Amino acid sequence: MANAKNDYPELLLENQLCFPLYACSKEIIRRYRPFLGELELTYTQYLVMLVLWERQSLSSKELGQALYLDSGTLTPVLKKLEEKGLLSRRRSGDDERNLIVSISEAGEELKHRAAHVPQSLASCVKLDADEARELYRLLYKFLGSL
Amino acid sequence: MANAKNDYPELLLENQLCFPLYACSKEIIRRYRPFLGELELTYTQYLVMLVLWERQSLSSKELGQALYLDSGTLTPVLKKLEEKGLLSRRRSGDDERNLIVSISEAGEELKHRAAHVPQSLASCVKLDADEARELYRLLYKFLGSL
DNA sequence: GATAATTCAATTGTGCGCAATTGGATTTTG
DNA sequence: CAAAATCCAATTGCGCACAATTGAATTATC
Repeated sequence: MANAKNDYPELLLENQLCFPLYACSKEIIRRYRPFLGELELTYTQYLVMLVLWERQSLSSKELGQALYLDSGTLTPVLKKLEEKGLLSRRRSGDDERNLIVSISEAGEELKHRAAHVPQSLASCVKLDADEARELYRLLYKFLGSL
Repeated sequence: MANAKNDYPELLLENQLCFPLYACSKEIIRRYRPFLGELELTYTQYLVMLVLWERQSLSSKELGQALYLDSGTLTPVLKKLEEKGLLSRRRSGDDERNLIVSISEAGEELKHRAAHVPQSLASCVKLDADEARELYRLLYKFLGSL
């Protein structure tokens, strides 16, 4: 039998760029879990709140574009956040197809309790500032190129 | 009301390192889908096969360590790959707790059909070789630091 | 060598993530 | 303006991903 290590080197796990992306993404989300647990948010719910803390009100479609999520994922997440009282959902008057998502008072309050999360996470990561910036730049370049 | 853009700049989506990681990971997996669909593999199943093409036989635990996956995820994936005839599952004689996963003939055959996948994917990505290498290095450094 | 602690895969339950479809609203076209 | 095409959220179905638990096998401790 041919040496399995060498017949298709491009198929070695260590030669994939996708795998460390996938693994890093999962591991970083795992690190968020304890901090987000205190806020009773999942990671996806946290991403939605990040957008709402910034924009206050926007359509479901815009939210999906910002987060790379489709309605199949967003619809149940938004319903759950509405049940928690963190946002409201209503149809647009201009165009009944559009769902307008707006942050609530309780949602705004939560922002203060979430303010420490990014710093808490940063302390888990052992990249210096230059490397973090370069990683950030390359990830966005990569994302833009896809 | 305070300017929502400025009261907690660390909570801006664009200031998160986690988000482009999460988005890149999902987008790259999306790009794999059509190619893996031809092989009737999901992305997770593909990762398992990458390891088996390299190692031929290893325990479920070792597989989980290589891919950062636990038994709750791996057990059903391995059963499905066994149903497809791509691998076999048996208990270790040494230690009945361990499940030994071994690639089958059909699994080895599939490797030839998968050989073009990495190149097909690379052509979707508009990073030059130096940048891809640097991204790879930073991701593994990041992963190691977590 | 009995018992306690540990190590496994498997199971259960929850929450995405997404392709595909549905059905209502709106826009485009003839 | 009526029919067709498009656009939207919602739904459905499937496959992870993972925390927590279970139960069997093994190892460590007394």
